[in-house]
Amino acid sequence: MQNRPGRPPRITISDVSTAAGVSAATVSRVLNGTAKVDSSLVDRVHDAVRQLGYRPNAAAQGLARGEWGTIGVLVPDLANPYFPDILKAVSTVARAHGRRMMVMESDENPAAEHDLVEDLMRCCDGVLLCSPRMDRAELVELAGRKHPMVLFNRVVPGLSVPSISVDFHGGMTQVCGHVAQLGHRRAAYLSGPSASWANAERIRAFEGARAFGLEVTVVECGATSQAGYDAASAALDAGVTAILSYNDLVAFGALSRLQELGISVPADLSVVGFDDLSLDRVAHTELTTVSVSRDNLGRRGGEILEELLVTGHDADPVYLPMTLHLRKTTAPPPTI
Amino acid sequence: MQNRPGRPPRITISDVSTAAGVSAATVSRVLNGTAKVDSSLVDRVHDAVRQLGYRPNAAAQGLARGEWGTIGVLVPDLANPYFPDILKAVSTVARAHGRRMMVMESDENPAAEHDLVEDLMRCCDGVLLCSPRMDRAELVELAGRKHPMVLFNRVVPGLSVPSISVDFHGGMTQVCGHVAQLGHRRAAYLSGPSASWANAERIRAFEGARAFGLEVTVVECGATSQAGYDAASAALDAGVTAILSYNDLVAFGALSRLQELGISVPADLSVVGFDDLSLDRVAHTELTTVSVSRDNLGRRGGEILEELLVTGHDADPVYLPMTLHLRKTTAPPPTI
DNA sequence: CTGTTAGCGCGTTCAT
DNA sequence: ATGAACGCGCTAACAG
Repeated sequence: MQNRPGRPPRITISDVSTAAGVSAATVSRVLNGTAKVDSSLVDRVHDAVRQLGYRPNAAAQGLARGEWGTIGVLVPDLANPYFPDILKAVSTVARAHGRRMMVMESDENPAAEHDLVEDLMRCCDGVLLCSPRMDRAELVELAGRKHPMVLFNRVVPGLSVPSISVDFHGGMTQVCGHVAQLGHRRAAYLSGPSASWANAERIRAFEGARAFGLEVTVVECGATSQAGYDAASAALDAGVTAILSYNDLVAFGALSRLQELGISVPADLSVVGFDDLSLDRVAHTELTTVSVSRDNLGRRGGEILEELLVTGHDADPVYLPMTLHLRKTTAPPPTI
Repeated sequence: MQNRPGRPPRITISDVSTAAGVSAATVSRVLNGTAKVDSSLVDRVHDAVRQLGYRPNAAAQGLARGEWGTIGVLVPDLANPYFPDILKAVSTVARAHGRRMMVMESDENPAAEHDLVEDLMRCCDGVLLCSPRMDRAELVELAGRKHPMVLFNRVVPGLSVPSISVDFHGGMTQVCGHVAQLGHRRAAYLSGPSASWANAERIRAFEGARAFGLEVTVVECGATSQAGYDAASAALDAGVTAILSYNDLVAFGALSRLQELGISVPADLSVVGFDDLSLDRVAHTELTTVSVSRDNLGRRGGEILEELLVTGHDADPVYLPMTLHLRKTTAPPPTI
């Protein structure tokens, strides 16, 4: 942008126009294909562009066009293994539509989210809010700004904002059904981040699980394998025959602890994961879990946002069903 | 930006100025603290801002200031577990300096990198190139644009661009030393992405390893646990007593295969990882590996870029030493 | 088909 | 201390 000492002078569109002996408008037209231009001029422009190494200034373009060519993504934690696949998919979709991707993280601090989203709105055409932890009121307030926005893995009843979410409730219900069918009556749930809607949805499934004759005790845990490791014995204390987990990481952590305790899985105890983080090769343990393709999830999220940006039309809320993967960490409870 | 149908009218600085009964210049001064303003006017401005819900347009600010307030990061693969920690650290540093973070990925396609970097330069104050796969010539060409740029995990001899890299060569040398000292004479290396400088540096260490009396055979593999699993038997065919890996994922994948083959580690065979991806809790296997804090690495990378942006001064190249973690997958070779 | 003109929204002189 | 005027770099509407 403006010339700063020690940096090469910015080459602008007018530099190109004078070098090519045409008007700036013509340069713009050639570069954007906005209108037909005499081929001789086209060549001269291209030559000038090449020789000067001209690149249009994105801020100026944005200002003039009223579009930044950028989407913003907010995630609670960049280090959470759930999001890389999502970001990758969103990035791919964005790029396919000529858009860049700005990324921000709240570091699991709900209070930080509002300002971050506000900032994203100042510099992005649309915003994708992944698993936002902020409360409903804040979300409603942000939605009220009418800035293109898509909710990802967070459903807010009564808020008409395009959204895409995994059916966590249904997924956990499948898990409960599976475990109950095996004959388990009491299970523990290693709970994830307290502000997480996704976690709340999983927990909500336990009400319905009573109908299967399964009683689930919620144990505070977290989202990492270390948390799962640490919380495993507390879960055991609840006197259960099965452990359900917030995610696969937690489950593997718990498995690690159980092994140390000499408890054999699934003979003595059943363990179920969540999300299918594809760590089986690493853990060489085939974990029973439930999942949905994160690639597909991220891609569709990006597409919904893109559609919103282009047509201005809110796509219908998407609710993706999870698939149960029966593997080798669940079995009937030990017969006493 | 410009009003588009179906969206609320953009509130600009002049809306605020008329509402507050002051000039736009005053609003700007109040918001940026650029100059002293009468406190009564300050209040009126703040009130107007709040009531109108005014947010400065980032593109306009960028254009006027000659700064975007944004840094760009390019990574080869967003799904590679090495980068989340890096991105998180870089994002934190950027935010601490009031900058946003734009992220792009080349999807391990070296040919795509050049255009992506060019695009980043059009909209970012500075660029961080993580493990770029492009060839030296392209890198030199990009550096020639004098756009603030930092190289991360890629050293280009003769190119004076600020850089921060892990001493992969030294790390692998430590690995070789450790293995040789245990008495191993022949090892296999499960090789990573061919275009990766980081991989090349690891391989380069094998020349020096001959001095320890260790002969290392390079086996094509990849960067995932699946690749490690698949390549494990090929490594075995080389008739070795130890397997060295491109990263921990590969090592765990290989371990998984070895277990299937009934080969016990470290009694029959030693296995060494790389990077310490902290998967031990998941794999409940204490992998001998070598590493450097990715958090620190990312943070310093961000700081080097920040310093470059602020002072314009190239920081000296940083070369971070790796630390060897002796755990439980290495032991002397079996006595015949 | 092409050049001229007028903004896009903001920061920053320069006068006052 | 404050306002008016100009420019950042580019696109779009308007003439010709």
